Amino acid sequence: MTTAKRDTYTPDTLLSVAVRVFNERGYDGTSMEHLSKAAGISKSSIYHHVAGKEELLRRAVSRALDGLFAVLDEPGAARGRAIERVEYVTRRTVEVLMDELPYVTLLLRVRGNTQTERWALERRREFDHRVADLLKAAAADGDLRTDVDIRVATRLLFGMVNSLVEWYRPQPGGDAERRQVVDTVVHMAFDGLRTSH
Amino acid sequence: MTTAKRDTYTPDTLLSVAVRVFNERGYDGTSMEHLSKAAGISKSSIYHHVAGKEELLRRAVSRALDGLFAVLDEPGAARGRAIERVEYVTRRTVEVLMDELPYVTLLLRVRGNTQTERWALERRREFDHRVADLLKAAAADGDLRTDVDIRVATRLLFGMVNSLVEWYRPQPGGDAERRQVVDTVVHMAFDGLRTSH
DNA sequence: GTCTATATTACGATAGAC
DNA sequence: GTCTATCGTAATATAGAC
Repeated sequence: MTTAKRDTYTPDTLLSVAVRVFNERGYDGTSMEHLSKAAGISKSSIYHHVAGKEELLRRAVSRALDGLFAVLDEPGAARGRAIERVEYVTRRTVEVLMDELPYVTLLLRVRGNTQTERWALERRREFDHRVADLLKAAAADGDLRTDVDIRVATRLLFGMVNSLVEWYRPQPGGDAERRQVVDTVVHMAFDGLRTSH
Repeated sequence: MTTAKRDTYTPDTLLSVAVRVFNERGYDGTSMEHLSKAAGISKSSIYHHVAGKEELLRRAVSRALDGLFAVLDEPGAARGRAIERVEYVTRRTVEVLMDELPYVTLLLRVRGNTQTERWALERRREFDHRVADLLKAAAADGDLRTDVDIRVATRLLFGMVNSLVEWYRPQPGGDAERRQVVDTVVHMAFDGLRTSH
């Protein structure tokens, strides 16, 4: 269709290389020299494709945020009982994390040192807030335990889901493993680790 | 007893300032200039107290690791049924996270760019491995659900616990809140979010 | 589109005075 | 114990040739 060969870089193909290095070394720990070595072109060539290091970060976290917010607009997030919507969003968020793993990983590690980073943090808070509202609705329906603080539980649910970026690595043809990880997250979050009694 | 006044710095008091800045800006995003501004002394004065930036990191992650490993040597981690030992270690780990919050926060964000960081990552893996063994024993006792992968569950348990550093902030005199957070973590991990059925 | 060469600034660390 | 001044290096980014 467009370009099948990959002899030269586009902003997007360069981005995939940069994000990998950012995740290995941290954004601040990555120099343009590191990127140029990883991409196999000179530092100045990188500036032909993108305006600089921060644009690479902006493109990466935008992609991650777009994927996450799209989940909230899916029918499953808007229909049915609140507890079912929470479960749906949890499941789909895990899937987006897996599909866009390096981009979401970078998003979750942003500190707030630059304008781009602060914007990313703000949008993340917005996403978190919308999921927290869903959990509140489920609690109001009486579908969540009453002996846990709902704000704390929301944080822990996010913490558990987001921790995937620290250890999940997609396997070629590992569709079964992938499904199992999604199931385990949802199961553990809503039913716990302990044997049912 | 020793020094009640705090007009001059010791390595430890300087460390507490440095760790705060490291956690705000990230270790790589923090310059000696940032540290000197935050401490209210010049860059060169910092070198009177510590050998350099990396020594501050080493002292900080050492403190965090010492606290975490000490939990594994407590009687509650060695006695009783495996599921009870897992629950005990989970509870105590959360408490150490809270007690040594800035130090553990820094530990959990280490990337591996320097020798010190790689050493910290290795010791973290060692701690994770020892808790994973406890979970395996609990599974062998039949005290964990059989429909979740035990390796995945271990990772998720860690992810949930470690996520505390991203949002928990100790309140002055907030002992009740603190206890509640510990309880919620243990409750959610082992019994889940959903209303008991 | 990629390169070499370089401008400019920021960084970690040291020297030496007080 | 703290300071000012500075060294050497590495950082982001640009200029201009091919």
